[in-house]
Amino acid sequence: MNDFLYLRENNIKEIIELMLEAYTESYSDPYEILKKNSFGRAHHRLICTVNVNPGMKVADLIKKLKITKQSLSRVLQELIKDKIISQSKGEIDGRQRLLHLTEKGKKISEEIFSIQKERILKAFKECDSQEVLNFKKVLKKIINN
Amino acid sequence: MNDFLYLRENNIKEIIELMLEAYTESYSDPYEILKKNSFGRAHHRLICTVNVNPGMKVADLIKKLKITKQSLSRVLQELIKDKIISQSKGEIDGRQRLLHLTEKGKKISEEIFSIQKERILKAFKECDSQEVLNFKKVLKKIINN
DNA sequence: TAATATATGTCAGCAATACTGACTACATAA
DNA sequence: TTATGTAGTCAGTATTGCTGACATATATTA
Repeated sequence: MNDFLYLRENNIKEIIELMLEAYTESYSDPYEILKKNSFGRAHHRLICTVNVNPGMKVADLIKKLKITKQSLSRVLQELIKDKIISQSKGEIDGRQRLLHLTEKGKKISEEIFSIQKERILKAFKECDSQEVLNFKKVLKKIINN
Repeated sequence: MNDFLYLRENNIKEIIELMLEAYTESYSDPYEILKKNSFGRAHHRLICTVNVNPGMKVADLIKKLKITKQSLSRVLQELIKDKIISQSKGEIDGRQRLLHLTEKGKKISEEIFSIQKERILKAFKECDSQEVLNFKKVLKKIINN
C-alpha cells in the first residue's frame, strides 16, 4: 500500500458518504408538499421515477427501486386510486402494465420538482457547464454496472 | 428560459432521478455482508456516517441522517451493544457523547466499503482525475445549502 | 447559588415501508 | 397443450420511522 492508494481509498469512502448525504438532503426538501398530499418517501420515489421514465413497466420499476412487487403494489395502488398514476396495457406484450403520470400527477410532480430543483440549481450556478455535464456523466457511470 | 442548457428543467429533473438511482444502487450492493451481521439499511447509514466523521456527536448524526433521536437510539444501542460503535464523553462539553467505530466496527466497515468501492472505482476508472474531483465538488455544493 | 437551557437517553404506542410465502389470473412462448 | 413470464393479491412479520412524555447529567445564565 502506498500513500497514493491510501488517499484514493479515503477519497472514495468520502464520496460514498457524500452521495448518502446528497440523496438524504435532496429528497427531504419537498417533505411539506408531500405531507400535504398524504404521501411519504415511497410515493416520492415512485412519482419521481415514473416522471422521468414515462411508460415504464412494473417490473422495471421494481428493479430500479429495489423493492418487492408487494411493497410496490401497496404504494402504487394508492397513487392509482388518487389518480396520480395511470396504467396502460402493453401494446406489444399484453401482460405488461405501463405506468404514466396523469395530468394531476404531473402537476404534483412539478410541485415536488420545483422544491428539489432549488437546491440543485443553487449548486449548479456555482459551477460551469462542463462541471455539471461531468457530474451527470459520472452519476450515469455509477449506475450502469 | 435561459440559454444555459445544463440548467434546463429536464436536465435537472433527470439528475435528481439519477441521484436516487445512484444512491439506491450503491447502498444495496453490500446487502449480503450486512445481512450476515444482522444489520439493515439504518445500521449501514449510521456506520458509514460515523466512519467518515469519527468523533461526531449524537446531535450531528441526527441532523445528517434526518431521523429523530428515538429512531437513532434503537439502532445506535444495537451497534453499541454489538461493540461496533463506542461513545466517549465530550472533553469540552461533558453532555456530548462522541461516536467512534471500534476496531471491530472498523473491520466491518471496511468489508462494507470494499463492496461499495467496486462500483465507484469501476465508474471512476472510466473518468479522468479532473472529472472525479468535479464530481466530489458538485456533490459538496449540493449538500452545503 | 439557583434557575434555566441543552444534550442525551428512555418508555410507550403508532405509522410507514419493506420483507417472505403462497396463490390467482392472464398473456406469451415452446 | 404445457410451460413460462408479468402482474396482482392476501396474510403475516420485520424494520425503520414518528410523536409525546419524562428522566438525567451537564452547562449557562440570572
